[in-house]
Amino acid sequence: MAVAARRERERTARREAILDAAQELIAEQGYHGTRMDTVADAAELSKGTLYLYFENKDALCAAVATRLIDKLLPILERSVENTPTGLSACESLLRRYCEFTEENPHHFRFALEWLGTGERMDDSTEAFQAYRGRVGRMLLLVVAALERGQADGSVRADVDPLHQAVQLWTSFLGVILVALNKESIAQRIPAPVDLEQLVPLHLDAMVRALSSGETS
Amino acid sequence: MAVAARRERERTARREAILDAAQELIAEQGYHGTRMDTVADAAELSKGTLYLYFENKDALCAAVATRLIDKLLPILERSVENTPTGLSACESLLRRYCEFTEENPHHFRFALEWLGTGERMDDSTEAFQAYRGRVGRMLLLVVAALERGQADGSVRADVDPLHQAVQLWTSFLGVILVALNKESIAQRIPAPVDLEQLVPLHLDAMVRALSSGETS
DNA sequence: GTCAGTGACTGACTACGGGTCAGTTGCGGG
DNA sequence: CCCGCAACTGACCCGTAGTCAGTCACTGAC
Repeated sequence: MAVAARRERERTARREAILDAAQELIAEQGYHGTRMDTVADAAELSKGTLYLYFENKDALCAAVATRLIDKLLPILERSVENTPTGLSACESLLRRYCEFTEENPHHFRFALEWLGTGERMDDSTEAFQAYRGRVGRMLLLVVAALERGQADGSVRADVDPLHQAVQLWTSFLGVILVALNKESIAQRIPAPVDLEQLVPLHLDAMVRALSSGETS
Repeated sequence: MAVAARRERERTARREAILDAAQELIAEQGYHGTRMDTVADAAELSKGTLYLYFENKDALCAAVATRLIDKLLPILERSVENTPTGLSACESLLRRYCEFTEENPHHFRFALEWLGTGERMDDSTEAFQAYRGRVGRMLLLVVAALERGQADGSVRADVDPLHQAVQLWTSFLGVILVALNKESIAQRIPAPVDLEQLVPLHLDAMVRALSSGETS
């Protein structure tokens, strides 16, 4: 049946169209600012139809996030090529990740919300399984960089690569969060702070903490 | 007018009673799980009355958070006394803060939500002004510890205390967030991770990054 | 003693947004 | 030509934050 194949194609095309509409709206108005009615309008569908393609709003957003990470992963993979040491590879990964979050702040906020409030987000859906897998792959890139660093002597030998990778990753979460809201947060601090420096400062601190001290 | 004075006392007492009810419910069910109707029930008032004492739900929660921080601040201040060096004072502050968030996880989640999503939380209320002030005071404790560390030689001389304090503080946000959700997050990582280690690991990394290298 | 004024309080109501489902449409195969 | 099926629709439901016209109890002036 050629019909079934065409139907299948049309179905995935429609799914992509919904994701396009949702992605644009989320980029403009954020996760919470985005209404399912608005997504439906933008995709020229009725709200009910959205729920034929995605279990709920969270699943739709997870699918958007997954698509975005799929663009990021090859960038990260490429960024570790041609790095002189494992430590610099690690630094490069984290720097690229920060750049990505600056370009896609709402995606990052979504990820954070998922982490922070597992209770109230329904992450049992298939869309979230896919998302988790991507996050795991990003983490493993950092683990690999740390292992390489230990092999070439640029990273302290006494750290456990996996646990240190988790520490690295999570420590960036808060830093990025604040950097994304620098305008409003700067006003809330009782002293003049240049939050533009925050990410580089943290990156520097982490490199110091990981470095074996040897100049390769 | 003695009447006015009594009215004033009764008003603040009622306000405290509402805060007591809200605090308990938030501790049990979290910020989002807590309903204004439920708070009203627990305080033996009608919902409308809550809005005579607090502008909105966010303001009520900010007031709860402020009361909690007011308990934390003296603990932090005491914790730096009798520390041998500025660096260890700094470490002590951060450790106490982590302990506090473990005892009051929902308070921390609320703070994070406020930071992360300034847009959708109404933080123009008086309750938030007070909250901001407290957060600022906590930050200044870290700044002071870093300055002390530079004076006694335990902290690198080339860091700017204020900016480094912000970096320290924010780097802990993500780490604590993940540590608070360790059970559910551990399952999402494609490798066996002991998230119990996360906070100590991060603390260790930060101390390494700040240390002047001198053993005092 | 009475009664108008005042502040505290009430709860039915609105607004809004996520999610549902009975019904419609239109294509394809028999 | 018509049946079946999949895609789609939009009116509807429900939970929850926030509102407001009305009630009640106390106070202090006369």
